[in-house]
Amino acid sequence: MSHIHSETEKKILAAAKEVFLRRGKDGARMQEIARQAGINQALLHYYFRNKDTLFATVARHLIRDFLETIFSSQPEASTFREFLQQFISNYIDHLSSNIEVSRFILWELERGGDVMVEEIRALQEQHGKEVFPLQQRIAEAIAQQEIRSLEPEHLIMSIIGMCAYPYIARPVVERIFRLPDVTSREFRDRRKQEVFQVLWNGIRLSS
Amino acid sequence: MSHIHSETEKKILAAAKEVFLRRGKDGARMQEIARQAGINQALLHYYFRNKDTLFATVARHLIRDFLETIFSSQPEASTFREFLQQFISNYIDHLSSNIEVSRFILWELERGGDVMVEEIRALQEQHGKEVFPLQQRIAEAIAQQEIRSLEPEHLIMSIIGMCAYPYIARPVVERIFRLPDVTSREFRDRRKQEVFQVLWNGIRLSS
DNA sequence: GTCTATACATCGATAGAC
DNA sequence: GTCTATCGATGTATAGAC
Repeated sequence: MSHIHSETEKKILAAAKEVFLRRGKDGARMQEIARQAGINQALLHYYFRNKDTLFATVARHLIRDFLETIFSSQPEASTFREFLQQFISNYIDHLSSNIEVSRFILWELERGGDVMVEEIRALQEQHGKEVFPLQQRIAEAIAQQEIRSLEPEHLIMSIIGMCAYPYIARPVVERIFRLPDVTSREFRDRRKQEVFQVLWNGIRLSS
Repeated sequence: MSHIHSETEKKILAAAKEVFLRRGKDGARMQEIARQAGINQALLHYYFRNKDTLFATVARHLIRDFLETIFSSQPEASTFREFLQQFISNYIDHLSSNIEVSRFILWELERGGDVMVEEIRALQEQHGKEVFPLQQRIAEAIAQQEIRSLEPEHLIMSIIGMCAYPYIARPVVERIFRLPDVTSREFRDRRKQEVFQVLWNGIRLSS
């Protein structure tokens, strides 16, 4: 847990991050990481005993950054309606401009999601709760009768699923549906609108 | 495109399917496939020139079966409301009892989704349309004013995203949200209900 | 700390006998 | 068609000099 990082160590971590993001754990080559860092393979093993420890370090950082960006700092909105709209917008924009990170997280989930789970737990403790801010906000909205009663976890799954799907199934979306590039402004705006409209009408009190 | 399959060829294909589903293309070992088929590695290469062709054959079959089950044979329902409910139920049940196939499709999408796209196109031609049955059904529902006007593609993304998310992010769902096993009857029923409720209220005419 | 050289393991693919 | 034996490529990790 030492935070003393030499220059070389930093260069290695930056290079490893790039390569692991592009190729995944198995696809990444220690040789490529070394070259990208401007050093040789032996030095890589001098700083990080082996590929596993290097990967673990990088994965931890990547996932922590992602979680903090999305789930920790929340939009300051007065109503839940506004909050939801902003959350969707932020989330889609973040996925769109960090496609490699989304893919990386998918890989991590397929691997069992251990790092993901640990980092979420750390985030929860950091906030002193059993839940993280988004969960909290939904519970409050229900209590204050801004939305109908539901399990916050299911709503979270719905939000994330709807937002993330186009970036997971990008080839199908762009080539079968003939929709514009999923990272384009045009697509994002259209998607944000549709997700919000469905969700908001789907959860608000029908009164 | 020959359909003459010897016994050995069938054994190989069955073994390859199992191993590729469990390990993915890169994770699979030709040796393991051979052992599982009760033959040796050389014979594998006698029937299928190399790993690529063997994988391509297996992937094509797997994805075709999946697509046909989900998107080809559609529930016979009179109203769109009922149709939607049944589609969600079928889709979640199918994902749930074929988790390995879901994971395999994710791998395929990460690889670029070429096989997926080709098989969807084949399915479309087979139905003589530019669209497949689900798309068609949504368009009709809009025309008949059963639901509000929207782009069918976006609704499809929403349905699939909401249904598939728990099976993609299974580790997070089960270990963070403390929800029951996503394949359990209990979870599936709850999820089906929530997805349908959000979607139906989200798309029906507010009249 | 940093390098070159190399050991060691894994795996896909092929040669050649039967 | 089916086998045993082995090649050759690739990739992680380490030995040892500086």
